[in-house]
Amino acid sequence: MSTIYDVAERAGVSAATVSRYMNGRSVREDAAGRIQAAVDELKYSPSRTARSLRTQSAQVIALVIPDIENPYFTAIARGAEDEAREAGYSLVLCNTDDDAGRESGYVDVVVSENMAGAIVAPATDGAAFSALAEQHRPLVAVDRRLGDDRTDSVTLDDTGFGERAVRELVQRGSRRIACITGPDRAETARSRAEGWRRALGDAADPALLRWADYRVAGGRAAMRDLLDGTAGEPIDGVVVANNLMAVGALAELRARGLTPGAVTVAMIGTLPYVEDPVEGVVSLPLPAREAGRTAARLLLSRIGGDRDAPEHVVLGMAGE
Amino acid sequence: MSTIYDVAERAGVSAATVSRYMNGRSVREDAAGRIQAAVDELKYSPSRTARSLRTQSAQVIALVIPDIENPYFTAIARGAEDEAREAGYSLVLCNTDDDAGRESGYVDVVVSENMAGAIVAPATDGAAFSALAEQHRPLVAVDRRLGDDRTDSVTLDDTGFGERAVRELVQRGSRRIACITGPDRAETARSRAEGWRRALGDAADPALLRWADYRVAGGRAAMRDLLDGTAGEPIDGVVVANNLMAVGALAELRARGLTPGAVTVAMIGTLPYVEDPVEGVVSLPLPAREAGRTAARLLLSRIGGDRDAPEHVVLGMAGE
DNA sequence: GTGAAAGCGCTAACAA
DNA sequence: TTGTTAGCGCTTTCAC
Repeated sequence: MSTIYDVAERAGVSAATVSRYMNGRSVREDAAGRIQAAVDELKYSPSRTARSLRTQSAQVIALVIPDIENPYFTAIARGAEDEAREAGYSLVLCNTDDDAGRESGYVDVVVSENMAGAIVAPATDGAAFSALAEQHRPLVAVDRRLGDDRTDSVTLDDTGFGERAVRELVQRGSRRIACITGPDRAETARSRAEGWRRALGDAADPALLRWADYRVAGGRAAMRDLLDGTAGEPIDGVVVANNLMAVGALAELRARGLTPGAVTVAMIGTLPYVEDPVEGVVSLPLPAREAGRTAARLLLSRIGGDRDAPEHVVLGMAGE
Repeated sequence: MSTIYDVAERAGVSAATVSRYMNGRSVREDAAGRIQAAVDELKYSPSRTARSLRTQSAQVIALVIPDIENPYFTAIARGAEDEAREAGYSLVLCNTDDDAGRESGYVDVVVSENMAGAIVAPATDGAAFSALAEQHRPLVAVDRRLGDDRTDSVTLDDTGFGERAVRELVQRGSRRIACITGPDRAETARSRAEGWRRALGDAADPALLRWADYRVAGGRAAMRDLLDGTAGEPIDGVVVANNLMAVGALAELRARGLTPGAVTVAMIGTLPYVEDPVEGVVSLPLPAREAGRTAARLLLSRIGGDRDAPEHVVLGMAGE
């Protein structure tokens, strides 16, 4: 690998001038030409490592998410990577499995790699990330907000999605509508359930609400429980708060041989890789890739020095 | 942030001794105690950036894949991340969309970030990666081999999976068995089709082979074509070479209202998030996470200085 | 607009 | 085993 000194020597200027040229500051025209020629001949590519050591900031951002195998987070990753790459940044993948210990492990890495910032979907309270705030390292929360309101966030209109799901069911003739949501420690789960409650008003029967775990098996168990009549009068519609639980809930319905639509399912999110409409299922697609993109854009603007007040972006349904 | 000098001063030793201690080399016991105390008090965490500049190698590896939104690659990513993290390495996500330009862009980043190595699923010929080999930077191919046989690789027994798929169909009574495989520029697609051909022997009718694109829409179009009788006598079984095309193929079967099993589908891979068996569908799960783990392990051993002959690991069905 | 020189935080060679 | 010293490749004052 050639260094900045090799280029400088070849172009007959000092390393400082090459550095200025590479960073887009003005340089005499003839010198610029010679430098560019030297860069081409030597295939010079500046050492990002040396630059980070000097500037105390790498062109790298961390993406800290609970589970890369969940297509919702994958879509966020995709959006964030697109935006980062376009800005010349790399994205480091940090999978936490909702484990607080892993979260703080990654925080250490962010600091010691001099990463420019992080996009995080905090596991529960996200306490680990306060360390980043202390270091004045830009941080954007995605999907869930941090307790701290001074951290920028990009979330979805969870309550709105919950309400919308109920309206779709009502429109399709459902009368007794249940709700399967995520763990109550997750803000998104609480808000989606709140949307269900709000849209139904007095008709919202607390006996029809199930707190599950955002996973396939949990969704299935909750559906089983609802169908087993522990909820009084049989249900004919259910709001399911995420994609994985919907897969589980539908599996349970199928396993019981219920005709599609006997219990209509309104799910927040989409069935992975199912592109055609499925009978008896209403999907409310989430703008996950857009959320990833937005979070990255916001983070990059903070990295660029934007000192405006904290922003809390809330994304609603696509196309609205 | 505190530096190695802060720790050294506090512990009453030189920076070199702290460095040695941090890297697990032997240090006098009393000094070790004082250093550890200083580390704790100052919350010292060594600068990975400075270390990489000095050693010319960062504890970072790149994962270059075509599409993070494909659950097959996601599972590879998951396996690789697990292994990397356990070894103290971070994983940078590089999404290429099968674009050679992006591939070489990432190669530049790998070099200029001083990354320790890369795991790549090359788009087509993977020519971009020869630059890494020249730099003596460890490289492991996953899913598909590089043209160059001197690059370590972790692939699947694609031919075996193709043969196995046919055997499963025959066992279930299929007689006229078609095959929908990926693009012919992909080695995996060719090998899986070869497995189909080999298992059927003389019964393999070339008119029943479709080269598609490994995507949902392509799988659906191929299935439509096969059903529309362009293939002579009607088929009653089909080998589908990956998960996404199987989703498309099944959608087409459903759309036509064919009873499940009229055409039995043997797919290589699994339907995303479908855990129960689906009537008329046989799945051959791929050890994708295992492939990611193995690739990372192999890469890390090369990074660690292993100079043995190139390894070409081929993974078969899980549990065999 | 340009060059000399210092320094980011670490590790490795060397001498003690 | 330990400390001294030099240097990884870059950016950034500060003089000119």
